[in-house]
Amino acid sequence: MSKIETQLKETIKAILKDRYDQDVEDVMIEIPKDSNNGDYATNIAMRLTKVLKNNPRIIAQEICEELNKRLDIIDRVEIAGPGFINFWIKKTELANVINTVIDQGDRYGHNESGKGQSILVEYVSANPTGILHLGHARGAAWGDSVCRLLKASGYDCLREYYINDAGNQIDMLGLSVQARYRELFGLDFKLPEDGYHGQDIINIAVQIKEEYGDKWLNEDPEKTIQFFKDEGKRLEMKRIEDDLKFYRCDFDSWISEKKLVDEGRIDAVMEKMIAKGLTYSEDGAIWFKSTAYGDDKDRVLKKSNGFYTYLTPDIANHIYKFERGYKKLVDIWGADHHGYIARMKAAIEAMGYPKDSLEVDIVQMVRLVENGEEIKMSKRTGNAVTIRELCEDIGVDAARYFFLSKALDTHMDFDLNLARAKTNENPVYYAQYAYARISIILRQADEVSKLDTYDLLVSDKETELLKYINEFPSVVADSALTRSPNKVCNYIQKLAQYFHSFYGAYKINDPDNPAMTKQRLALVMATKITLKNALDFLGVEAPEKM
RNA sequence: GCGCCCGUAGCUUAAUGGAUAAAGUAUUUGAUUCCGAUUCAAACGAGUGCAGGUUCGAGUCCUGUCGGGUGCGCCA
Repeated sequence: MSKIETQLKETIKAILKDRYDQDVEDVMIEIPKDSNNGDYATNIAMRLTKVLKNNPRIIAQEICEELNKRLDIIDRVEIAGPGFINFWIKKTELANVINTVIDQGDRYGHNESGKGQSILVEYVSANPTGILHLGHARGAAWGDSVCRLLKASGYDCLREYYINDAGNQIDMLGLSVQARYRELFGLDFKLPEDGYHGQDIINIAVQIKEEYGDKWLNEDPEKTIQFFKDEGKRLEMKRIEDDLKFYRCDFDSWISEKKLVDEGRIDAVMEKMIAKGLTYSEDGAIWFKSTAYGDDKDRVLKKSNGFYTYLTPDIANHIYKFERGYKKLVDIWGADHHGYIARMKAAIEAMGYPKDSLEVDIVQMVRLVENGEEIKMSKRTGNAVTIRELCEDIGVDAARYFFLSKALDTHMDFDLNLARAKTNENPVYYAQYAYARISIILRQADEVSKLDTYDLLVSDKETELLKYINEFPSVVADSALTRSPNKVCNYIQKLAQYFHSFYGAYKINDPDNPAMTKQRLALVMATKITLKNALDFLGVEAPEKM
């Protein structure tokens, strides 16, 4: 929250307490869409009509009188419409944000709104049996950006990747790699029916051949299969990590299913569920009574063949998060997993944790569109389009920005032509261009520094820009709270627009007016810092030159 | 059949239950020849799929309905 907003909020809270003995949790301060309605506004008088049993305009009037007495940053206050209170801030107060921004530098925008709250965010978590493709790209960028925002807002946030490296699919992986390995030597090979057929499996086989030659060929396939499983897993994970790094996604923690197995956590959870009477046996399998906790069917935990289903280790995975002290869990899952939410929440509740401590954000479908037509498969490989292919085509910046600019739950058409475009139609370039332009201006200036006063920055264009820069910490806090990086994209577009508008209206480096030049340059510097930080929350670069 | 997501200017999207539903893009017009552009200003353009309801106030909440998408394994 900006300093000005904080002051407004705190003062109003104090007034409500003193005058009406009301404790109001959150006084809403907004920047009106129409600047005729003030620099800031609040609807608090309307919200209090019921409690105070009075006309909102009268309440507003009383609050205004007090405000005038108590707050000297206010230029004037007006009551408008049904009872809005509109504030105009003294221009000099507004401009003080410039020095705040310059002082805080790359920490401007950071805030304490999440202080003391711990939150574990699990995202991507793709199986180590294939390449990261388009479906993962949206969730990866989103999860990464959400965590950047959470951390900047003071949350204790852990970014976690859950690796499904045990179970049936790893057996299939081992068999697939082994088959491809034999193929390289011209031997008989048989890909399992449910095996993996991707290029990545062939690449792994080639790597094994290069490193070990025919070492794993002659022995009994039954004996060597464990090697192919382990090596397959290792190389698949390495490639996934490389792809994620290339895509600028970092994780703090990688949790392995196999490790959960080895530490006995899965058996332990199973036993606990049985002990709590949450299960029953039927047809030789063990079922979880999830319908008792809001699911629409009961679910199998242990199959009649003695193996666990996918669900059981994943319950253990979630319980382990709680056991490490995280009170709030966020999962970012693909749309195809939405049916899975009810059973996981059921498990969490059944195990004695609050149901709402898990929130699942669903990544809706993405369609790639080029020249108005949907692209289903990569032209080059004939398979699903991978993250790497996409980024090599349009760049990491554009890929991330596009995914982040739309709310997660909207079905998204990803327009490749637009993402490639080096024109202002492309929002990424519009934003980056603004940054490059600012950089040029500052390079050409003699000296840019903080000033004691900004009394000349009083035009509409300057006020607009100042107000908006001032707003940044609130935007970051709100984006973190609602886990909505798309709000940061909106902010960036608008900030760039305000800057361009200001730039268009005035000559900034003006030798005939050195006093004005100095003040404006400081404003440009503050804009630069804010824009850079905003782009950074998205993992998008801010180029000095383009 | 059951569940989930989405329906807002031609298009892509905004809008903590608040003020005349906001931007970009496209289209039209004008400015700038400049601190390098890919910049700026303006016009035109929707009453939020449809029908009810709650509220001082609904794109937002509730009910129903239509359309599009997606999911409903002892797969993971």
